[in-house]
Amino acid sequence: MPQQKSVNALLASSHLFAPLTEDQRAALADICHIVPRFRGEVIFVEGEEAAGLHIVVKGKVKISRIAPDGREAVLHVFGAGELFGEVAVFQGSRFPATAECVEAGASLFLPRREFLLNIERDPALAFSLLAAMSLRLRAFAAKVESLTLKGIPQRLAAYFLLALREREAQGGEKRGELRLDISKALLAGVLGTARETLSRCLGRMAEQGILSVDGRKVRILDRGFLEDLAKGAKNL
Amino acid sequence: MPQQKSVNALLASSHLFAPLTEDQRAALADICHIVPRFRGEVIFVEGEEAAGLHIVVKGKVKISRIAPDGREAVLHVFGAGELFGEVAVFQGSRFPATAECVEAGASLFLPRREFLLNIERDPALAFSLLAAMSLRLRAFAAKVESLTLKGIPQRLAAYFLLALREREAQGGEKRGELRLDISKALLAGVLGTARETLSRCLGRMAEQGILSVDGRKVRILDRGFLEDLAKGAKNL
DNA sequence: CGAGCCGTTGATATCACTCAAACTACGTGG
DNA sequence: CCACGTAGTTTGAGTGATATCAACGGCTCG
Repeated sequence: MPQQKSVNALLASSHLFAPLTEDQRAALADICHIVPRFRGEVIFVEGEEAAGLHIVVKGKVKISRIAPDGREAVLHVFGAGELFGEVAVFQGSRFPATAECVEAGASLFLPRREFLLNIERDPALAFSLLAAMSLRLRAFAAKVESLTLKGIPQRLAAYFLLALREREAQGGEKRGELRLDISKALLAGVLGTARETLSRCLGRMAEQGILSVDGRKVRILDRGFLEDLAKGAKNL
Repeated sequence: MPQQKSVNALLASSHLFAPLTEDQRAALADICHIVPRFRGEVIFVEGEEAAGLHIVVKGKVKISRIAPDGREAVLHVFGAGELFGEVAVFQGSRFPATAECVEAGASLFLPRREFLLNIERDPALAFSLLAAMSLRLRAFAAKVESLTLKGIPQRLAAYFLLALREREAQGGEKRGELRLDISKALLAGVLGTARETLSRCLGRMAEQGILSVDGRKVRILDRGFLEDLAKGAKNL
């Protein structure tokens, strides 16, 4: 299998499997396939029987729940290195949500049975998964909190601040400059609101000199204000 | 240790540890303490360093996040057999939320280090935990969905239907009759709304003959209507 | 008996959703 | 080169659900 070597490298680059030994990763690489994904592709739908779990290699995947009337609640947007569809592997066997590719790329697929065998053999893998799911639970807790007691401007401010901190940690972009990695429509979904509301909110922020927007480029002009907003100390 | 035998029995009654062997449970029982809890007691607060995890033995525990202005978002309410505070054991070491006893009882405490050793030794325990956390993630997904795209009456209807199904599964109460196991104030918190709104919503439902309320006793008169409501097919 | 928690009801204001429409940028194919 | 469709975005206007403030009565527990 000529591609297995690169799969092994992909696994190593995901912090999920970084703590494993070379041999352990090789064992995983043996059981997984790489699948190209195009934009708009539905990877699985809520209620479907789960054959295994997935890891994003490149591109972005949206996880959401869709109501009978068509409106959707975005649960996550995952990028390279993140796993999804794992819940059904450990509990219930059916996916609790729908996964759709929103930016073309590729993903790895790990079949359920073989993956479970690997966990059984290897406590380090189990710990990695427990940590990954704990992180997911933290993210959900934050999301429920913000949906329950924060308004849209506050959620948006929190989103920008988080994005800024991430960029700074990776020494990325210029100071105060920020490139959105998802469309505004999707961002609205992530914040749990409608496109129109997000648009208006950005408009008001620009009006007040907190930031300026040009397409996907956002320049933060008054970070302190954003921080006060996120805390609830100020309002628009 | 005279109480260890009963601790072992408690562990066995929690479905988390039911799949373990007697010996495996005995190993856990050796490392854990039982702690009485009184109503209103704060078990841990958000941001606190986590020394281990907890399991409800009796009573109820509310897990919530509290904003600087004092308003709170209820994440869960746990009853006997459920574990909490586990996230910090596997990731980050600090609690992501606050735990408060809302109904007097008792809980088990398992110290972090010893618990991790048990997982390492024992794949079945790891699987139990992965399943438990998967279940938690499912619950969160449902919560985010309902907060994002459902109104209060719909959330309330969904809550009643879920409670009814649980009671029926355990062959409990009379047909259509339901005893709330938490106060209405707390229920409002669980639904992500204010006490007043819940009160009004119940009032309207009673007005329309969907149900009748007497203290904590709720009699469901028109289950079909509730189901339509939860689906979004009808409205109040 | 007083304090605190719980529950209800009323009045008010506002935030955000919905519907509707137009505008940009982009590529395609005629 | 231009008409066309599509995706993304913005703006406007109206509306409704829900939070908030305020006041009250009942209950339990110390």
